[in-house]
Amino acid sequence: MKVKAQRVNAIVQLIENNRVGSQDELLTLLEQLGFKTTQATLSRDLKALKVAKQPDYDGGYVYVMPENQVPEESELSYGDFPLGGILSLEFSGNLAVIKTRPGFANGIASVIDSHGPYEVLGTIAGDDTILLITRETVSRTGVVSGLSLFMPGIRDKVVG
Amino acid sequence: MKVKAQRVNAIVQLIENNRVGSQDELLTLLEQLGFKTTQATLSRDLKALKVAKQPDYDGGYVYVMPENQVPEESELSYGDFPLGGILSLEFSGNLAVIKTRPGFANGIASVIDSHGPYEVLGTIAGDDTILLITRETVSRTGVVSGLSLFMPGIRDKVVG
DNA sequence: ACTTTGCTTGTATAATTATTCAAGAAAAAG
DNA sequence: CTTTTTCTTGAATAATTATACAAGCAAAGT
Repeated sequence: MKVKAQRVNAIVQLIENNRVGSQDELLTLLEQLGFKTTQATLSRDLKALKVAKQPDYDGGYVYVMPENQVPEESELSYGDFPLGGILSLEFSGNLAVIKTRPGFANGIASVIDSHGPYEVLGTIAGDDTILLITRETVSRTGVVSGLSLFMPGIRDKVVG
Repeated sequence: MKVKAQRVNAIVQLIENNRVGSQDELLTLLEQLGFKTTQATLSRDLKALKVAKQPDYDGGYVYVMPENQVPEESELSYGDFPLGGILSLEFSGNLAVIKTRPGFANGIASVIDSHGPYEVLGTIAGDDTILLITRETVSRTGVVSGLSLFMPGIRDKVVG
């Protein structure tokens, strides 16, 4: 019976590509792909896959694959944009701290400055840290969206 | 109320050092440390801390801290810590400013970075000033406590 | 003083997730 | 082929976790 294998495969894809926040949500997504099952089975599948449920930065929850728990070095892309230099993005109040690889902070900060996204008032860069002052009226998801316009993949760097 | 800050600190320690598998379990551990609270509060604390619940190898579940930790060179001994370079530590909102003697800022900031205390999101250093961005959920005394773990005497530098 | 505002918390409950139980299906053994 | 064992699953339920609500409290303003 390879139904299970296919379903498990689909679950992995769905969790990696969408922001799945509950098992019922996952259940619906699977139905749209033609898998019909129950929440009980999903609970078992998720346990077998070691998928963790983590609080999201926007106030909800997300299921995350175990290897996504640790920022993956393998996906460093030094192509268009030196996103590989970015290790994490974390918020505190109306500030955001971007951790970079040593020496990257100034370069990345100047890229942000040159694009001047509305949500960002300004940046200050050290050697491996960028401090980002956000506009008072914008949300955190708004800031991330603004950055992602020219920093594709930045969402994956958001911590917590 | 610094009860919350202390409790949150304790939660972090407990989760990092023990194999906590449920909120009730955590509740018991906290009671043994003298904290009396309820499951509801723990749920909120864990959400704020972005602690994830992950299936464990042994068939159970564990709570895990978000993995934004720096590799552990934290065992380095800074026995002769250049505390003399520090002139003052002062808070403003969720920021702290450390004034140092000229030229000391970068060195001291990198020491803080290498220890990566939980309470501190990141630092940016100039020549004689370090800006320290603190985590939203921690108190000022919590920050000072976190720093004093490897910067004995820092308390004496706190202004106000 | 008195409000007001915002934060923290507990109770009770809702929502979600895990597991028990039984049953059906496939593989393995006889 | 028949029996036995192992897997997988759904339904029901247990267990766990999240949240609505209200109360308590402190800081800040009037």
